[in-house]
Amino acid sequence: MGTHDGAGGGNLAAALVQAAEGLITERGPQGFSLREVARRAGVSEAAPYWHFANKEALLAAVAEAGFSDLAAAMEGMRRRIKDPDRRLREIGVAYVRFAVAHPAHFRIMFGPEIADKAAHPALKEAAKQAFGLLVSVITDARRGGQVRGSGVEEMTVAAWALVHGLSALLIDRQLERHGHSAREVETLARRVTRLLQTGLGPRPAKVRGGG
Amino acid sequence: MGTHDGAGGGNLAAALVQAAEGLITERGPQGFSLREVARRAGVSEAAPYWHFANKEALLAAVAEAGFSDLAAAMEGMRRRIKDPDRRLREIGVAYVRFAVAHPAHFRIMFGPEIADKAAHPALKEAAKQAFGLLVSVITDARRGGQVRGSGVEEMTVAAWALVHGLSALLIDRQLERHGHSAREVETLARRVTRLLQTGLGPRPAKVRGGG
DNA sequence: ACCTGAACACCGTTCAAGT
DNA sequence: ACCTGAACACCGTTCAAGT
Repeated sequence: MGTHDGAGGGNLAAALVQAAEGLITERGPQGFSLREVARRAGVSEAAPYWHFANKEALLAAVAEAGFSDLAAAMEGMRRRIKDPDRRLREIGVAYVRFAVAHPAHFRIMFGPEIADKAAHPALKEAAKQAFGLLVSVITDARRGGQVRGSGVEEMTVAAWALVHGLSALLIDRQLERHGHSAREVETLARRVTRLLQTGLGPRPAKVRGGG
Repeated sequence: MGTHDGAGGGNLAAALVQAAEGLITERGPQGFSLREVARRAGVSEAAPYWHFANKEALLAAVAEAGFSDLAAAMEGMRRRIKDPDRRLREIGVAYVRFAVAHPAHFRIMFGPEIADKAAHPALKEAAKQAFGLLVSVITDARRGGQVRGSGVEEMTVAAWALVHGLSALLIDRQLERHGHSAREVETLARRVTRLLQTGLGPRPAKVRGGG
C-alpha cells in the first residue's frame, strides 16, 4: 500500500526477493532478517521499505513464487499422466517432493510468518488454484464412481491433508526412520497416497453405504 | 546443560514456563520474546538464563508439556473406546481437536522454532510415544486382517500424516470453507479419517494384491 | 545458589534529508 | 521516484557484581 510492491519497473524489488530466497534457504525462517537481505542486495537497511510495506510483504512475495512453482509441478503431472488413479498419486508425490526439496519455501507458504494472509490476496488465490486442481483430478478419478453429496470436497481435503501432513512431518524431521533422499521420499509418498486410495481396512463390504 | 533446566527445587522455572505458555498463546510464535516472559514473571531479563540455557530451551519445555497433553488425550480415547475402527478414528479426532484448541503449542511442538530437536531428547521421546500408541492401535484394528511386510508402519505414517496435515491446514487457515468451531472440526476430522479407512476409490477388487 | 544492572551486537521500522 | 543516515524501541545473550 502506497509502495510499488514488486511488479513495477525497478529491479531492486526482484533483487530483494532473490536475496530473500537465498537467505531463507540458508538460514530458515528463523535466521531471516530484512536487514541482512538489504545487505546482500547492497543497499541501505531502509531501501527495502520503498518496494515492500514491511518484512511480511517481502516474505509474501517469496511465498507467492513458491506457490507458483508448486502449481507448475502439479500441473505438469496432470498433463503427463493419463490414468486417473496414478495421476492422483503422482500429483501427491509431486507435492511432497516440492516440500522436501524446498522446505524453507514450504514453511513460508503455509506457516505463521505471514500472519495475516488475507492481506496478501495473491497468496490465497494461488492456494485456491492448487486446491481446485486437486478437486478436478479427484473428480476425474471418481468419474462413474458413486460419490454422494459433498463427497469430492471431503476427498480433496483428505488427499491434501495427507500429502501436506507427510510433507510437514518429513520437513520437521519427525519421520527419521524413513530416509530423506529423493528416491526414498518419493517411494514413501507413493505408498502412503496409495493407502488413501485403497483404504486401511480390509472391509470391502460397508464401503458403499457409510454415512 | 550446566543449568537446572526445570525439575529442580526452584519455582521460577515453572513460573517462566507458565508465562511462556500464556505469551505464546496470546501472540503466537512470532511475538514471543524471552524478555517479555521475564517481565511477566517479574524478574530481570537475565534471570531466565539461570534456569534455561536459552530461549529455545524454554520453548522446548513448553513443547514437552504440549506433547504430554496430546498423549493424554489420545490415551484417554484408547481407554474409552473398544471398537478398533472407531477407536482409531476418535484418536485421530482427538489429535486434530488438540491442535485446533492449542495452535500455539502445536506449532512449537512441530515447527522450526526449536531448531535442533536432537538437543532436547525429551521431545523426541514424547513424539516417539505418541507414534507408538498409533502403531499399537492400528495393529489392533488390523488384527486378523492381512497385513504384509511393513504394512502397519506405513499405515501408521499415513494415519499420522492425515491428521497432522488436517491440523496444520486448519491452523494455518487454509480450509476457510470449513468452519473452525469445535463441532465442525470434529465432524470434518471424523469424516476424513473414515475416508482413510474405507479408501477413496470404489475398487473393492485390487485391494488385496496391491504392490 | 540465584538474581540484578549494564553492556554488546543485533533487529524492524520511521523519517528527515539528499539526488 | 528512489535511496541514505540516523534514530527509536525493541531483541537474545553475556558477564561482572551483588546477596
